[in-house]
Amino acid sequence: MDKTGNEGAGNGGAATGGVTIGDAAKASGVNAKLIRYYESIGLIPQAGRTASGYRLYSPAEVHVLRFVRRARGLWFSIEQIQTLVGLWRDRDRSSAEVKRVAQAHMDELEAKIAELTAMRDSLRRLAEACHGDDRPDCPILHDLAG
Amino acid sequence: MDKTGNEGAGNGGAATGGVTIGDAAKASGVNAKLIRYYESIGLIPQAGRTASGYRLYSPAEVHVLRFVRRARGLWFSIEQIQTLVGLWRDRDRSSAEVKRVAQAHMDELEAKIAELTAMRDSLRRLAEACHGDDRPDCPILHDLAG
DNA sequence: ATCGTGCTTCCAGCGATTGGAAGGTCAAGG
DNA sequence: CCTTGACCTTCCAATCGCTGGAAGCACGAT
Repeated sequence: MDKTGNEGAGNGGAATGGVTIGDAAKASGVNAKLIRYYESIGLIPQAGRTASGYRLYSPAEVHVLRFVRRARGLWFSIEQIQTLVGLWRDRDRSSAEVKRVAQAHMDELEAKIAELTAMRDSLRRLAEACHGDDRPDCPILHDLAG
Repeated sequence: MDKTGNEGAGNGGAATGGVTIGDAAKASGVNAKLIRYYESIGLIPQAGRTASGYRLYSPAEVHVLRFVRRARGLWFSIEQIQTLVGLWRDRDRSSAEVKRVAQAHMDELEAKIAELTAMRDSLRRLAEACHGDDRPDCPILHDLAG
């Protein structure tokens, strides 16, 4: 409870060049369990280990985690993030490729927005027609029943 | 291949008052596998059976399936549909209850639309700033990297 | 009798997490 | 030294709404 914040249960941090998963989680905003999951599916490379098996994360690796978290926040799929991380790592790659991934994702978002909006609109029309009182008849059900 | 369309592999249909699951699927638009799944989770009641164990569906039951399908098409959750089906069956229930479910669902849709729109907008801003050519620097990656 | 289709059950997986159990490890306090 | 408690490890299961496959009956037609 009285942790000072920068070094958890680990082996000392800077000397071996990494923090434990808990600290990496705090620093990146990605849950420790999720970090292990990301490693298991190959989104991030396998972390180094201490002699006793604890995972260790360098500042660069924490940075990648933060990157992943932001991309997830923008609803990129894991697959898309995998591509983006690759592009990010490889600074020599062209920005055209990045833009293409972003554009594809935007198209997906756009489609989903349109779909949801259509749903909301038809539902709104039905709800407006539904008097919403004690009477049992309701156009919402009527419409769903076809 | 030369099926006439109204009676499949079943036992004759109208005599026992029901069609088999395949025909119910065709008539309702709900996949046979999905119908069984819906039964297994209790969304629809257990279907009657022939002597040999085939499920049989009355027109009314097919109607329920169609109802479910439409509601799913509006992205209602299974739980919400369960409520709606109950309300639909029970004609004496007030329309206020239906309207409440619909409103709750619309609120969910609205929230998701807002979220997706925000994502799309920030992504669009980034993409516009990305020159998208051979040069490696790209504000999209820059922003994700934080 | 045999073919082809449809039906049955069960089991497993998708994507992206989240949760828990069972056990090892660490630093600190008594 | 030994306990405490926070942390770490792995593995397995659940979520939600399906979808797929495998193995085995049932049916109608040839």
